[in-house]
Amino acid sequence: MSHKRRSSIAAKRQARVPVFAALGDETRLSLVAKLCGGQAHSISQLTEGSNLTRQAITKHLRVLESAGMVRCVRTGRESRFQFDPEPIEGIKEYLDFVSEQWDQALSRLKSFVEN
Amino acid sequence: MSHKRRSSIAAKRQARVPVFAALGDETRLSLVAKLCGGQAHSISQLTEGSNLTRQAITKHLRVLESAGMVRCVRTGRESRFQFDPEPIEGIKEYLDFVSEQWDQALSRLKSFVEN
DNA sequence: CTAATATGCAACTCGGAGGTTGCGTAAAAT
DNA sequence: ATTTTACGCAACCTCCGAGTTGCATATTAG
Repeated sequence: MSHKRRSSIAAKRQARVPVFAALGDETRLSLVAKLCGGQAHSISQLTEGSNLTRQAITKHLRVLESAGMVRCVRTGRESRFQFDPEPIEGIKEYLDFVSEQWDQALSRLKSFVEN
Repeated sequence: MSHKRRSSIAAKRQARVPVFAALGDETRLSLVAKLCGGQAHSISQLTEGSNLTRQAITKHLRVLESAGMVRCVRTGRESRFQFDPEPIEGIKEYLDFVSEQWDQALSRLKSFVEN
């Protein structure tokens, strides 16, 4: 049982890796910052202001899409990307787990010193 | 003022990038999982169980150290690494900002639909 | 003192990430 | 109908990240 829970946590951890990796890039992080405002944007709109090529932005968007953080809907001649909050909620959950582990460790240390 | 706040957010975002990048790797994520338990570990201890070389683990630890997520204290012939929660708190703050933006967008959409 | 342990440093390989350019195509504008 | 706009696809380049190996050094054990 304990073993089963351990591997489940490991599996969850593995699932978080692409999300963290997707956020580990300045360009993609700013794309997320724009898209989380709620409005969907086309590739051209997202390229505007960035000193990168449209193709570069497209690749970054595909990375975000693979991580599930963004969805693409093609309408007419333009494909608009919209934010999806689920993966970020997932990694927040994981980070809370890490923080909790750390806090419990501090508590154990404190009670050890006091006794 | 609004411009000042914008650039401040951009600066904060840039500071978070190395932390996200550090977490965007399965090996490093499992190292964090071990170290956040509170106990400091030597490089050999952290290598044990991993099918990687000690040097590989060392490099990963240096990446985590550069991101400020871990600190190295050399004692005798071994260098022990201990967890530092500050950067993770930082990115949690950033992710909360993103979620808040998204929630506000949903609220605006909802009130728009209702009226 | 000698052997074993724990680590650091440097060179090297290899694959993939980030980025560009060129070209082809569908859709919208004029 | 023609031009412009918004894309997608593919080839290519460059550089860095991940990992290994080999060797040198300091510390601890016997």
